Amino acid sequence: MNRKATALDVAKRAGVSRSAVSLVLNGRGDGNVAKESQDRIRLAAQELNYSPNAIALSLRNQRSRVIGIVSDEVVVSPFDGNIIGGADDVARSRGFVTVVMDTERDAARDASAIETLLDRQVDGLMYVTVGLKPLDVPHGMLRVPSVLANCYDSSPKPQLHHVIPDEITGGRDATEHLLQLGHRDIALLAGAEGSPAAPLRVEGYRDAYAAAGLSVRADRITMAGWDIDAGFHGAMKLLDGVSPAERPTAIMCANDRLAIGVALAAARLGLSIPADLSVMGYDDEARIADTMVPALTTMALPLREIGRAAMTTLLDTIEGVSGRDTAETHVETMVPCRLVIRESTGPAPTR
Amino acid sequence: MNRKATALDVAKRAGVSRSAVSLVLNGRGDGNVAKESQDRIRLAAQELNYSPNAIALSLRNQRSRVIGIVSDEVVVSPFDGNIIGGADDVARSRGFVTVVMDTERDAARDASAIETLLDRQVDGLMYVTVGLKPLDVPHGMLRVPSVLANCYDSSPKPQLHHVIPDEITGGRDATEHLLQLGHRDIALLAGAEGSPAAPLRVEGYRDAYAAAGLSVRADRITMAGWDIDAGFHGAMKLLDGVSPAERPTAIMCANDRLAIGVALAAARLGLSIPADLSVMGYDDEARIADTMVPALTTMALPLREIGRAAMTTLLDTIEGVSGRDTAETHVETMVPCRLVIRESTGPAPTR
DNA sequence: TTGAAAGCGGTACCAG
DNA sequence: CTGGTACCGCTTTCAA
Repeated sequence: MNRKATALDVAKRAGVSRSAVSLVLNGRGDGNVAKESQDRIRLAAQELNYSPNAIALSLRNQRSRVIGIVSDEVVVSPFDGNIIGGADDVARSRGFVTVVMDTERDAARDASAIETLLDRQVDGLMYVTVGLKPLDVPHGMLRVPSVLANCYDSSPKPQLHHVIPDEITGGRDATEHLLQLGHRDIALLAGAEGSPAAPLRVEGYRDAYAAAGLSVRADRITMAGWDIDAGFHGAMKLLDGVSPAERPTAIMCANDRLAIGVALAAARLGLSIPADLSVMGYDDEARIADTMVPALTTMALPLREIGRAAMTTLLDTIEGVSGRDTAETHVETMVPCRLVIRESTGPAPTR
Repeated sequence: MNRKATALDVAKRAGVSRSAVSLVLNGRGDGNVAKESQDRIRLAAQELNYSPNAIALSLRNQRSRVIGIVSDEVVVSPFDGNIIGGADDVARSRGFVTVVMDTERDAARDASAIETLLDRQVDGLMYVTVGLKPLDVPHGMLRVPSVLANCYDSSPKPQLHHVIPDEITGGRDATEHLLQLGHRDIALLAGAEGSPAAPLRVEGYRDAYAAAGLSVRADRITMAGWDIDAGFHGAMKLLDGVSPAERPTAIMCANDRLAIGVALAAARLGLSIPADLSVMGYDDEARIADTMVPALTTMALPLREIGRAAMTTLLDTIEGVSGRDTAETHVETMVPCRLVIRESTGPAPTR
C-alpha cells in the first residue's frame, strides 16, 4: 500500500524539473523539451508506473472529465439499467467516466447527491429515472451542463434538455401490428392510472384504431397496474366464462409482466397463445420477454439509445460542439420504440 | 453558474483570516478564536452558502470519505441492486458516500474503473457481482481497504474479506419447508451447470433429504438453467403425460423465473397450485415472486443484508474500529437466506 | 531549452 | 487569540 509516484518522483529520476514532466506527458514536449530529456522522462514515468493524480488535476483545471449520473432507483430496481449502460458507452468513448448515485426514490437525497457530485467537480450531470416521469429538477443541476433521461422537467418553464421514448408511436405501432394480423377486438391492459407512460400508450392505441377507421370499445381499456397479478386478473375478467365470440382476440399489455399474468390466465382457461389469443407485451424486458413461453412479442423500450442520446447531447454542450442554438431550441429528443415480433402474436382466429 | 464561495470569501466578509474560518467551521473554534469572530464567521458562511471544496479537501487530507463500488453488471442487469442499496445505507449513516461504476461484465474494464476510483482518492473499494461467483480480484483493490460482496477471491491465497449468502442452508431450509408439508417426492430444477450457487443449493437439498432419512432420486434433479422457458420445459418433462402417482408433488426451483415457467406448465396441464403441485422459488425477486399467481413461496436472498455487512466490515477496517485481528482471521461472512411463505406451497396431495 | 514560481481551495502549524 | 505560511500534486507562465 505504498504511495503512488508523483510528477516530482518522475522528474527526479529523469533528472529534470516537474514542469518538463508535465509538458512531455501532455504531448507538448516538442519544441519545449530536448528530445533526449523527453525519452528519459517517458522512461521514468513508465518505470514508476506514473499516472497523474486526478484530484490534483481537478483542483488545478477546475474540471474532472467525470459525469455524475443520479437516478431515482435504477440501480436498486430491476428496470432501465441499460439507460446508464448506453450513457456510459458514449462517455467512455469520448474520454469521460461516469459515476452513479442512486437515491432510492428519496427526493430528499437528490439534492445532497447532486451537491456531493458538484463538490467533486463533475463536468456534467444526468438524471435518470425508472419509467417515464415528470421530475422536480433539483436546483443544483442548473449549475453545470445537465440532461434528463427518461424524465422531463415538470416546471412551467423547463430548462433542461430531456430524452424520452416515443410512447405514443410505440402504442400505435404495437396496435397496428395486431390490426395487421386481422385482430379487430383488441383489449388493452393499460398500466396504472398515475403513470405518465400509460395514457400515452393508450393514446397510441386509439390513434391506430382511428387510422384504421375502427372505433374503440371503452370497456376494452383497463388501467390494470403493472404486475403479474394485475395481468392475470385483468385477463380473467376479459376471458373467463365468456364465449369465444365475445372474447377479444388479442390482449395488448402495457408491459411484459402483465403479459405473463395474461399467459397464466390463458393457460388456466385452456386457451392457446397465439392460436386462440394473441398477447403483446411492452418494454422487452431482458430475460422475461425473450424467455417466455411462447416467446413474447413486445414493443422494446430503446433504453440504450436513450442513454446514448442523452449523453451525446450532454457532452456536446460541455465540449461546445457545433452551435449552442441546437441545445437551446431543441429541448426534447424522442427516441422511437422498436417492435420485436416473437411467438405470442398470430393471425386473428376466424369465427 | 457563478463560482462557489471559498473560505477566503468567507474570511473577507467576516473580516478574519482563512485559518480562523477553517478552525471555526471545523468545530475547533473555542479556545482559538474569539466568540464574536466565531459568530461573524458562521454568519458569513451561511450567507455565502459556503461549503468546503471536496476536491481541495481530498488533496489536502489524502482521503475523500467516498467508497467506490464497482460491479460486473448490477446496474444494467435486473438483479441484486439491493446489495448496493444496503451498502449505501450504512455508508451514508457513517458519513461516507458511495459512487458506483458498472463494467458490464467486461473484465478489461475492471482494472480501469478501479484505477479511476483510486486516482480520485476513494477511501475504500467494494466489488459487487450479480449472482454468487468467484472473482479474479483486480490488482488495484489491494492498494486500499476492500471487500467483496456476493463474490469471493478465486486465487489460491485469498486476501479479501467477502460476504455471501448461505446457499447451502438456503437450499436445505427450502427443502425442509416442503418436507414438513408432507412432500416426499420433490423435484429440483437446479439452475445452470456453471454457476457456483447451483451446486450449493443442490447440496442443501440433499442435506435435507439425508436429515429426514430419505434418499434422493437422481433423476429428480435437473440442471435446467435460470429462465422461464427452462422452468417450463423442465416442468413439462416432469409432469406432462405422467400419472398422478408418478408425478413429483412439489417442484423446487433454483430461482423465481423458473417457477414462473413451472406455473405456466402446470396451468397448461390443468394442475392447480398448490392443491395438485407445490412450487417453490428462490431469490424472492421484487415484483415477481410477490405478484405471481398464486404468490410464490420462495427463499429470499438477503441482498440488503449482504450489502450492509460488507460495507460495515469495510468501514470498520478503514476507521480502525476494534481489533484488526477480526479482519485478519475472519475472511468470510455468510448471511442466511430467509424463507418467505406465500401461496404456492401447501400440503402434499394425498394419494 | 530549462527551472522557478504562482495558484487551484483547503488545513495545520507556528510565530507574534 | 490571531494571521502568515507551508504544503497536498499538478499545470502554466515567465525569466534566465
